[in-house]
Amino acid sequence: MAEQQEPVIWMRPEQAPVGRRAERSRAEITAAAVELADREGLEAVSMRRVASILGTGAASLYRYVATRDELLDLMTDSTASEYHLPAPSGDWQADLLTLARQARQIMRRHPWLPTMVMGRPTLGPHGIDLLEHVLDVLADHPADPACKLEAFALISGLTALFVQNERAATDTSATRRSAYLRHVAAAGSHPRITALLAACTSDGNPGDRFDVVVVRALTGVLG
Amino acid sequence: MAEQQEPVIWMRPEQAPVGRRAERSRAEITAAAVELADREGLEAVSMRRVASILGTGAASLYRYVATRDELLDLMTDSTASEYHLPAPSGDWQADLLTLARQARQIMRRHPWLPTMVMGRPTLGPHGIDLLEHVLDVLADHPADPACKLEAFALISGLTALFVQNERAATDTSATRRSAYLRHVAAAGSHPRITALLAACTSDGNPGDRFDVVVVRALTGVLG
DNA sequence: CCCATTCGCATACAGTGTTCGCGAACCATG
DNA sequence: CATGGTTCGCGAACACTGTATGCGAATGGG
Repeated sequence: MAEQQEPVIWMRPEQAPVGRRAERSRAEITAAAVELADREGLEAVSMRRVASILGTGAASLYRYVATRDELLDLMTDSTASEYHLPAPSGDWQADLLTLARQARQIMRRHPWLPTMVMGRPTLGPHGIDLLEHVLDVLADHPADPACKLEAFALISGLTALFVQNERAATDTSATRRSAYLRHVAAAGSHPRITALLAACTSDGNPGDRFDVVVVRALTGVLG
Repeated sequence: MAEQQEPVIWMRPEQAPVGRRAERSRAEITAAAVELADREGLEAVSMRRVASILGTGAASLYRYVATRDELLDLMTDSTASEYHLPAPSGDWQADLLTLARQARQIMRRHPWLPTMVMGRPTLGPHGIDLLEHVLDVLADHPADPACKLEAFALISGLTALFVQNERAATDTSATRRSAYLRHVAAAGSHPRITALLAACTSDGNPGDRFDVVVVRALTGVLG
């Protein structure tokens, strides 16, 4: 009778207590999907392709996952297990910066992660562990709980922004973008842009602003 | 013979100099797509639906746009025309904060914009005007040109993060999220989260941290 | 007037997420 | 050991999607 499936996948049991046993596990499916996304990008992760990698039929995946988006959630949360979470040192700024640096590394490993983190933020078991760690680091900090949550979201979000930005600069899209910028500069109606393009070609690139921006943004939310 | 279409839509002429005249304009198509996205979300913007709104066939849209993603680019850039760009006041922090506040308002008007800005940053004619204005505000600022570009990207990106966050808090997804959080808290293995949930229900929500975070992040990139 | 060129669009193709239904596998119970 | 109730695997189908192709209609310069 009463169906009422649990709305979040993490609250549903992975295996039913009775009936035929599942031949695969969520972790197995997630790993295949992550590997595929790492290799060919997020839009290559279709139910049929993931299924064929696992050697099963596409419809079988729906025994493990209610929808494709849930599979993506599994992928996102699985990357949160790649963090190394040392005990708090007492300097919360340093500890959170360490976390942000790790996030940057992880997102570089998984090019699809920034899109995921920004467009579909998810808290699974591993994300929960990460949140617990952040709260532990901020245990003695006298800020509203809501602000601490905001800080938690800001670390991954801001890092995702940075990684995406530095990837867009090395992309093939950068060529098109700069081509249009040069076109605009040549038109002459935007003097500041013209000047900026002239200055950019001569200068070397400046240092990495990641650490500074992250720390300052964090001190912004945490007061 | 030599085809070699311009890679960026903004560099292609909207109307061919010879031959039959187009019955619609890019602006007309863009407006229809934006209105549809405002009403039903980004994934409702399919070529067929936009075409049917305009009363044309789906394939006709490809005379105006090379691909769906280009249509999305048109939509994104069109929202950049909603900014009001007053002359620089001399206080660049105040001027950029004004811009960020406008971005926030615009992104609240168009719920699909944050996703777009973060996942597919685009610079069209209106975006160029915005960039020119930012560079004008920062004209006397002694920072690397690359840093100013980074600051420009940060304003929209960070604002998108904020808007998306505040929308996720009012969403139906918030119910599911907090349900899972309560589940974790009840399990007892994450004491910080348990404590945070207990504190959150009693407290009122704190003030809006948007202005502070934006300003501090900007001073982070601009030194 | 003619003709090169562009526009509108019906049709088709490959691919997508998801649902349905059925046979096979499993475990607890009789 | 047999019998149910339950779950699993999955072939087939449905409603979509973005996009390519080809052809008739419109257009304006020579």
